[in-house]
Amino acid sequence: MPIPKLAASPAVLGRDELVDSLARISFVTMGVLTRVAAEHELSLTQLRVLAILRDRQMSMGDLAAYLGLDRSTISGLVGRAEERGLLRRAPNPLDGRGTYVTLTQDGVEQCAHGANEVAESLAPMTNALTPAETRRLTTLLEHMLNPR
Amino acid sequence: MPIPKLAASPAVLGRDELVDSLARISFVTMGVLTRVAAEHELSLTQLRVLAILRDRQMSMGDLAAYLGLDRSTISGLVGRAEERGLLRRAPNPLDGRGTYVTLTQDGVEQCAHGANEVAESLAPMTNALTPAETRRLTTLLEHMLNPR
DNA sequence: TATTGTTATACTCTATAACTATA
DNA sequence: TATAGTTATAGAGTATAACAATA
Repeated sequence: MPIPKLAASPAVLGRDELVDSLARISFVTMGVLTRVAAEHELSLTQLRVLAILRDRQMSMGDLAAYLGLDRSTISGLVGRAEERGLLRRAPNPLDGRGTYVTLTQDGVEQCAHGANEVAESLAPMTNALTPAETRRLTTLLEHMLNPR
Repeated sequence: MPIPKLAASPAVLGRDELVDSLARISFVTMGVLTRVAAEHELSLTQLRVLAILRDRQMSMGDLAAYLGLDRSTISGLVGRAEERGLLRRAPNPLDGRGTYVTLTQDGVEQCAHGANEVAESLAPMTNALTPAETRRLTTLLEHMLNPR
């Protein structure tokens, strides 16, 4: 499945070409994430919710801020996931208004399976690199993700 | 806005860490694309449709295959974009069943503006790299996108 | 008064199924 | 019969507005 270019054809490899490559690789990656999620009957956003909760507990409001979504949207997402037994809500004992969301055991397992499937689905792409290239690419991506 | 990890903490930079970095950079990039699209009152999918049509003409069915969506979904997307004057439908003179979709002048301009805004929004990230790093990263990403 | 969360409402995206028109 | 596209329908994601409960 070819990915559309956002920029013109590359004469030199400058910032525009990087943005173009980033956009294309992102569509591929998000496509894989969306497909894996769908195979677990999850939306991409629900997958993100589960991934976020994998190593922490969060309030509804924190989840909303984290994902850049309205709290009312989180209510729906969490409600549907809770009905399916992937996570549960618990009251915040320190604040009667607050609610904490945590993964259930089933949710934890689905996360683990999903992560494996994502890695396998991306393997045709990631295997195109040598171990040295893999390290270099990861370092460069992390450099962008954590600019200083 | 921090991005959730899908993999465990990195001891070495192997394939799992690359997948994790890819997922996180993709969420950032897609977030930017979604926000820029929203500022033009477009969905991410509509932005993709416009980007695809930027340098080619396509039938409804081709668009569906390209985006991995059902043709009925494309009918709705194209219909709404057509109402807004961003693209137009024209019959295929060689096949009475076929329909070609092309950008209008307005659609072309929105695409150009959008591409600039995306590049600007990603600048805080892409500017973290030196020109040499930018070239290396782009080359590595393209290597993955076009495996041999 | 301000904050946390939910509910009601409306719109878009999406797929499935049924349909029309053309090949 | 098969293919291109549309329409009707239904479910999920999303935001806005109004609301209840708590601080």
